[in-house]
Amino acid sequence: MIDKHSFIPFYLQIEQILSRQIRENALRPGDPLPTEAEMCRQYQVSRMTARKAVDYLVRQGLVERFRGRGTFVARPDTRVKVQLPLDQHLTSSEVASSVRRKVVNRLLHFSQQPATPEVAGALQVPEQAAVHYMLRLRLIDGTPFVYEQSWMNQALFPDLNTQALNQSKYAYLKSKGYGAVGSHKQIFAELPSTEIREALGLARDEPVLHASVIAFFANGVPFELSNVYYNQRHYTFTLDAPPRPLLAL
Amino acid sequence: MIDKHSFIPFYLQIEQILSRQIRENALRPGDPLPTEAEMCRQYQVSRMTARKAVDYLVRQGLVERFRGRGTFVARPDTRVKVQLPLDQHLTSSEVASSVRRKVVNRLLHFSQQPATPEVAGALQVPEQAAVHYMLRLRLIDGTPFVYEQSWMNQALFPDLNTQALNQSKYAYLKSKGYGAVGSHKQIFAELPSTEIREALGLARDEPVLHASVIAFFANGVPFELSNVYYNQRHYTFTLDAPPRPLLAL
DNA sequence: GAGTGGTCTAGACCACCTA
DNA sequence: AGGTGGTCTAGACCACTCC
Repeated sequence: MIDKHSFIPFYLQIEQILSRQIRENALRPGDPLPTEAEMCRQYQVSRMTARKAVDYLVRQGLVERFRGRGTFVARPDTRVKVQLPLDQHLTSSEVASSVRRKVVNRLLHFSQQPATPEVAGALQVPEQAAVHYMLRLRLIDGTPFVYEQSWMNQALFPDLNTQALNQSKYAYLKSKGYGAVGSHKQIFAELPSTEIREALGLARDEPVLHASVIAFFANGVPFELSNVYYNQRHYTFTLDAPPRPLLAL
Repeated sequence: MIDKHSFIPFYLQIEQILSRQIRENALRPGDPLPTEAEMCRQYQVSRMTARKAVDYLVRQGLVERFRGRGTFVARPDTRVKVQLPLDQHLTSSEVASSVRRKVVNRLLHFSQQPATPEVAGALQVPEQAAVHYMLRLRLIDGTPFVYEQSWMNQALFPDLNTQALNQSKYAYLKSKGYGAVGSHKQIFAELPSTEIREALGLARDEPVLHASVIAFFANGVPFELSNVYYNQRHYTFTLDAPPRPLLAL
């Protein structure tokens, strides 16, 4: 029961009760939560308040709501997930061969723009220098997998075109004589914008992994800045650190 | 203006209008959004609906609400962030020396439990075998930085105690004669539970990076399973991939 | 048809901030 | 004191599911 005189809002108190019941297995995966009408009676609150109590549990993925059926404790996701190493700069075709699935690149947008200060700094070009700007979606077996926004130094790739980008960007690089690439990434957890969420086919409130990447050639020259958003639904990301001596303390 | 006969809910239509204004810089960082009362008049909706339109923008971190002041387009976070490599298995003291700040470990819970099937599988021990269970919070200069839930094979560490855990776990390992450790991580973006959110001092709706880690000795024997939750507020995580030849296509 | 969740209203009281 | 966001109510109509 909730405390009507507490400083904790009703909806938070109810949320914590439900959350504890799930955590302590009083409510098990697949079990229905009380209906909204039941919660109104049980806790003596209005329906809007009862709904709000469940909202955050839905956002966390702890419970699922179905219109006309009810609200249920989520079952752990048992779908087999593809595992990909996060610490290598893999090209699409390398991903395809490692997961043995068909990878498709879809170019959503391609244009040329003057470099903003941020882009110019990352690509080590003057501000306002011409850069390629593109949005691409990568699909594995038809499932949207990666949404990528990127800027490339136009001076290095004067003849980059839509055909090359709809195929493999790295095949294009190789054809230009560039043999090796490395990258520097920053990794974030993020709630995606509506645009990215829709492109990746995600539910509202589902966080994504966001990598901000600078890719460079073997000589150290950066050629691309990108923001890469990963759909976590069917893929997990792995990192292996080999045994390493513990330092002196 | 919104379309009252559309199948798109009012709150989503308003959210999209605001989102577009921010994206197209009609509303700039620091600018106030219309107040809730203004939005009610402007779009002819109730206040609950107007609030709901802004909720998701708040969750995304696109806008910030301040009671008594108003709602404003969020300014990009310019605080200097500590950058840590995600691809190494760093001990607390290594982190401390690399960021030149004071790192404190706080033990929140310590007990012994029978291994669940999942824990037993990861640690390669029989089900129900005794394992240490602990919750720890790591703080850098007083700021909660990492929340860690972990299980360790009790057979390997019969004398593990609270004192060792409040100090450095790896100092303890070293004192037991274990010289090198590696790890296998899976990385997720996640909305944290209330417990973790409060321990890390996060706002509601702020996603965290979650690493599920198996740590092992040089001989390959796993000794610890942990779920590590990272506060992104003051730290970013980096990954460097050195230049690597592009494969044949 | 009965029950479920999804949306929406038109008020209300409150805590907090700025003035 | 007046304006802001935070919470809450007691209804309402709807789309959908299940029987």
